[in-house]
Amino acid sequence: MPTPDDAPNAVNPDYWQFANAAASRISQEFPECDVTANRLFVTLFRASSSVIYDFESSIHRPAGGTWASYRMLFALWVAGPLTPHRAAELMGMSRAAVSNLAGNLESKGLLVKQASEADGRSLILHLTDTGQTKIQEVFARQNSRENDWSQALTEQERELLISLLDKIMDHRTAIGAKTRK
Amino acid sequence: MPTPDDAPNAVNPDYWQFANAAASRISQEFPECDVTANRLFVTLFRASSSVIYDFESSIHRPAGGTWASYRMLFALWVAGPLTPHRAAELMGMSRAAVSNLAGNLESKGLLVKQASEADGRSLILHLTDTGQTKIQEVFARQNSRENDWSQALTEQERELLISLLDKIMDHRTAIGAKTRK
DNA sequence: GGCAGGTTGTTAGACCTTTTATTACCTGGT
DNA sequence: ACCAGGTAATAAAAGGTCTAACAACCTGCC
Repeated sequence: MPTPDDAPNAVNPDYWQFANAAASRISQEFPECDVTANRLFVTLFRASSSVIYDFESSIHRPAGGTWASYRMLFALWVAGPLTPHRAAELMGMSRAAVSNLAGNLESKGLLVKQASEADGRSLILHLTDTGQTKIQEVFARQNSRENDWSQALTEQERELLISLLDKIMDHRTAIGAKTRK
Repeated sequence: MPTPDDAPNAVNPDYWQFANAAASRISQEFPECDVTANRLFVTLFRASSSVIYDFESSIHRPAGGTWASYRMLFALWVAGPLTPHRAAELMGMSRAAVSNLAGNLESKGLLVKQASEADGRSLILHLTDTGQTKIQEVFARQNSRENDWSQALTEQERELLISLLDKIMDHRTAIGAKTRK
């Protein structure tokens, strides 16, 4: 017969225990600190990394890819051929990361690098037919899993969550947030 | 005189352009797909990685650390001495990642590994005095930056966002989401 | 034309994370 | 007492990310 202290039915005992301990500890040590803000970004990070971990381990690794490789193929699929520079902007990563990623995907035959005619420094990344087929297959499974996760919320809550996250993104310039070059 | 097409004052032109292109492309290719769900998780990932990038590049790297090392020191600060196993649970990462991280932090003199008396296999991670001082300094700056970001939202919106993200976290078990062991 | 300064993709070095395998240790049934 | 099976931390290999430095290339100004 479990006592209340055992909390046997708590949904995320580790997470809650940690979040509560954190709030209590920091407000005791720093009475002036912003507990809600801390809780907000701890929660944002936790939610994001939990969801991505599920996507990667249940879909992309079994399919022979990674989360990063999925993002790259998805970007090329929805935006068409891109320079590495533009791909980096769209995906929010460094040019070096794109270079590394493109090398791996090229060696798997999922994309090709084509020299730009207009600019001798530049390349254009294209999906191969294999890459095109691959991203369509993988996206179908990814989107199905996104749907599973989104059942946590009502349609209205989903729109609300998107708009709150967009509000945070839009605030970047106001606070001079560092962004990848 | 800029035309509307130039969209010179758009807040996140790359982000919006990409999100819109994605929605249009996938719904055209997969009429049955869940565009809102896709938008939701693309947005979640973008927001999380943008915020973390700002934290890491504006606070933790200049202080000689990383986002991961901050999280580890923070966990030990708020929860007290922990076994690597427990630290991994609280931070939501693998035991191997904790082992690696603890090694780096130990070599910087920020924590020590103490052999457990109860179990010959186990360790207990402790902050050193240096580590204690360090996390308090760094947390003050981190929390100040969290406050800057949170100004994007009203107090009510912050609570709402936390509760929506918690709802997603709570949904993990219902869909059998993969979690780190 | 020529050259200074900026841009493009790449590489090197440092760190992080995961999965898989390994070693040391504990625990419970015989 | 013993041994099979499980658990704790670690190591190895593969991949990803960043910054900084690089060579190749472009551009604009003289």
